Amino acid sequence: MVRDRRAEIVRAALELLDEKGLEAVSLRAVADRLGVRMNTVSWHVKTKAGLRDLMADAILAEIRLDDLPSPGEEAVRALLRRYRGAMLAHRDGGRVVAGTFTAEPATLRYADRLVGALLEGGLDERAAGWTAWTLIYFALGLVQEEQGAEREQGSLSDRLASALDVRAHPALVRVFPHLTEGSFEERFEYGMDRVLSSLA
Amino acid sequence: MVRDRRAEIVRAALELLDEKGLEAVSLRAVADRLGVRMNTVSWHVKTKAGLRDLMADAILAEIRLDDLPSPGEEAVRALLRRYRGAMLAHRDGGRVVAGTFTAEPATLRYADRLVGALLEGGLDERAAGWTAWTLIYFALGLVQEEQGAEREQGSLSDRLASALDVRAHPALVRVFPHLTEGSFEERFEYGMDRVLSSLA
DNA sequence: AGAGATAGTAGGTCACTGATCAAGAAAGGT
DNA sequence: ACCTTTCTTGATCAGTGACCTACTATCTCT
Repeated sequence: MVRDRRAEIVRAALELLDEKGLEAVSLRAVADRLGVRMNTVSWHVKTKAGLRDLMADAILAEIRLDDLPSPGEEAVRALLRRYRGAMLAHRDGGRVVAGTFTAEPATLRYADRLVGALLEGGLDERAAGWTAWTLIYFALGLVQEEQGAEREQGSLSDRLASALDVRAHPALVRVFPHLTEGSFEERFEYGMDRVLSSLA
Repeated sequence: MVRDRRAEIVRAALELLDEKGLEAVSLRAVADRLGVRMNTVSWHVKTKAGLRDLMADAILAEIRLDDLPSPGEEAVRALLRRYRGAMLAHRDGGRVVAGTFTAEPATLRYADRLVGALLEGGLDERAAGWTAWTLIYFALGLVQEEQGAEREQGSLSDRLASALDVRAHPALVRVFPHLTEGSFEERFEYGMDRVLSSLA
């Protein structure tokens, strides 16, 4: 069974990801974890980029698409929260999903639901499509910042704190206190509001 | 002069980037271009990630910060257009800038102006900070999609076209015609509108 | 002027990466 | 039983970034 083996490889890759981070996910490391040679992994996923696509799709496949609230806009919000949650559930999940928008099944299924909810909210096709990707890019960026803050020393706010100069960056200094690490969820809701507020 | 040499290295790296893309920018390749050994490059930029940070900062340093329109919101729009333009001016510019939000001078200077324009537009500190990064993440994502479409075969819409199924993805199929490659600038303006429309 | 610290460059090595070619083993269909 | 397709392995390749060491300028201080 091709698909079984491939799924097994992706699962092993995700375990590795959660344990040691994205840099530790090499074809050899995945092979070792399965007690197999690298070429076997290579054969199934064809290329390293292919493995990353499959990993991203697997992460998105964990998103539940049922039990969505009924008004279109609320469904959109719920879908985006689950999107963020799925990425946060895996170490470096944001980086894995970002950049690799792939035509894999789970990715397409999710995107279809998101766009569908926007259409249901009364947007026309063009607005629904463009809004969907606006929201997705925002979510991807914010999650990556959040996970970048966790990983290694020196979160965004840490680095800012030591480099900011009141004379050179007066505005940044004023805003800085609101970019703390604890406010990601609030910022996420805020961003969604900004994009969606002019919907109906 | 340490800074001169370092700047020279970054300049060479950017030339390499424009000619052959991000993957071709290795410490060795940069060294070769300067007729020097890799260790020399390593010594100046300390690490590969350090070089990428400097490259990102150099790209952002090309953004002009003067001649901004006067009402706060229009200044924000202009700044974002220039942000996008600076990244588009370099092959894989989006990928270089993304992920590496660094505390380098040009990055900080730009962020300060953007936040400043939002404050000037009447937002309080919290809203200005959160809105600024909402806009930045959106711009980063869209530029990366645009440049990903250029690079290699298989743009987002191409891959979508071959994988979409009308029964499985009815909403995506409806929206698909509006995700063509020619509409990035429009989509960019649209996204900005969505975020900024509820400003004043 | 001389001694010594520091900045800069180079040599050489290291472990590791992903890709590739060729050759087997296993499984299935006819 | 044979042959084709699927799967696995061996071996090799060019390339990567990090590191330690050593050499050479250049500048500083007395």
